[in-house]
Amino acid sequence: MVCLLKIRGMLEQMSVIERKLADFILDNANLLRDYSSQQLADAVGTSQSSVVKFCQKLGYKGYPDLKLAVSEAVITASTLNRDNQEQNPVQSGLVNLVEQLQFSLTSHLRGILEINEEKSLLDAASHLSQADKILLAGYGTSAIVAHDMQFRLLQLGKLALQHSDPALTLQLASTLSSNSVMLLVSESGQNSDLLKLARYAKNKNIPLISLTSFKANALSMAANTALYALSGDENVRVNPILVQLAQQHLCHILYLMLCQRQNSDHQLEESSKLLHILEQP
Amino acid sequence: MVCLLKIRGMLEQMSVIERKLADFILDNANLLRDYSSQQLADAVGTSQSSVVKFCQKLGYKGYPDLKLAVSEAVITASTLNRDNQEQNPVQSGLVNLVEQLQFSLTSHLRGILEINEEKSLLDAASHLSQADKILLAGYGTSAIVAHDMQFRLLQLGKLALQHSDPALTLQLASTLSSNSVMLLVSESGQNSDLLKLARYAKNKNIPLISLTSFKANALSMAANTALYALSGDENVRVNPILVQLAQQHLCHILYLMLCQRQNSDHQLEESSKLLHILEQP
DNA sequence: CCAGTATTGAATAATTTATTCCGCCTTGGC
DNA sequence: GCCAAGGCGGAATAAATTATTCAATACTGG
Repeated sequence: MVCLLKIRGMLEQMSVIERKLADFILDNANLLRDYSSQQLADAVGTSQSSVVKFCQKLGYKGYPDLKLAVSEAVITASTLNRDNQEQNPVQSGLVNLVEQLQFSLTSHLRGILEINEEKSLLDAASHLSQADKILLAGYGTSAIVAHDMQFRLLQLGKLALQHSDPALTLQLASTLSSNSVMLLVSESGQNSDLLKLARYAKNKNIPLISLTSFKANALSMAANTALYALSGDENVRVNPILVQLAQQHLCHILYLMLCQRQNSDHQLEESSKLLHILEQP
Repeated sequence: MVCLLKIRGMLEQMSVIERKLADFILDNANLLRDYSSQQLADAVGTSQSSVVKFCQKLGYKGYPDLKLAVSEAVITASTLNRDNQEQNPVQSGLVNLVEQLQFSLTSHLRGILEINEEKSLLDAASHLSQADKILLAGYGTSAIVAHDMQFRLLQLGKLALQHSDPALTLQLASTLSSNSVMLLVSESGQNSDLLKLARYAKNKNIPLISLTSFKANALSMAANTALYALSGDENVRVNPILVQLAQQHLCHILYLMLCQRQNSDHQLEESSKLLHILEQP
């Protein structure tokens, strides 16, 4: 950063060739990465030795030294810009797609702590950690989330139930007691099967945690602890993905909170040993 | 940023000397600036040529290339840290946990485009888009990824098969032709059930796409198109989560690429209408 | 106009990086 | 257990990049 300013500052007191070099470097700072001193000389129309002398005159040890300084400047500048400017309009299709997706995702994830009170997360974690059984449910995209969370909970040694069949899930629910917990995941918060489960939970006094999009919905109203993931990307294809990932991310946060509570490194080691065995041919 | 993650992710499969080099670089990333390949070799106690070979093995053109990448990593990291630390000096455990997780995740996701050549992604997308059937498989954490991707592909109207039972999956595989595609997901790339599937695919000439961690592994060797997700967070509890999310993210990118190809907004609308129906009580 | 100085580039030296080649070790097959 | 194949590491060497020297030229102030 300082480097480019320094060059700019000395522009006036430079000779013709030096100035050409300086201009070229300022204009193509981001490309300098790929130039050797000779190439730079050719590009500007001067000799390689002049390039080196130019560098030394500016106070650098030699050409690589200047090059590195310029690269650093470019990178800090672009890092800062990336955060500040939010978006870069023109890029190759694929890169663009990926950047866009990552940007949206990052904002969605950042939002998690804003729309969920810390207390809700702590509540949810303590419910889960005290539960003798945990019933997970979610259909459609949310099934992935429920499934994922089931896996994590099982890893922690928690008894976690989940099934993709709503009828069977109700059967499973009938085995719960008030020491158990239900964790219901739904984008809309209106899925009828989940609402049935919620009613059942209320009747049997089973603590209910909901994980839905951040908007008023029946499921979160019925829940003892309501957790939310941001929704609302305008793109119909992207939005479901973001919501799902945000939900998963929230689950992962809960999982890590549980890890901190029960110091379960032992179990994890065990389970990774198991995985190792599975990978033997 | 990604550069150091990449190195960390490959630590396991390195030889003694390579590992010494990697450790030294990771420990002294900020000092590498001032090392020539020879000096680095001396510092680690190896030969200059080994240093160069190490760089090339990691995918860099040569030593200066690696050096620059490391410098970039150091600078972006320090710039980001500066920003983060300015914003949040001391925090509660929870906020800290979340920030940490998001930061790691972001780096992992950013890395996707760096460790996967654009060509691989395009290849994978065109394989998937041309396939008459797609068999997905993954066990353990990767099952979630496979399951997720199945859901997306079905939404696009692609015939996507997946089952959690390895034996049944083999049965499913027997229904594939050379117009089909297999997409196998595995963190390690060594799962024996998946390798069986891979062998089968090879015999029947079925195109094979692998999605594994970024390190040499049997599965990606066997694949026609090898896709990678970064691995290598030091925390044993966090790493599996990051790998899984990176894998899912990569799948989502593929999904969006497919969306762009077949302009399938129509189908998506249909399917969201369906979802709406499901949510009527 | 001239002496003195600064600037430039060709040639060359020095340094750094990349490649080649060879010996060593491991691995897998017989 | 032995041999071939292949990967790994290092010494030597080749190639490249960078730095210096030196001579020619241009410019400046007197």
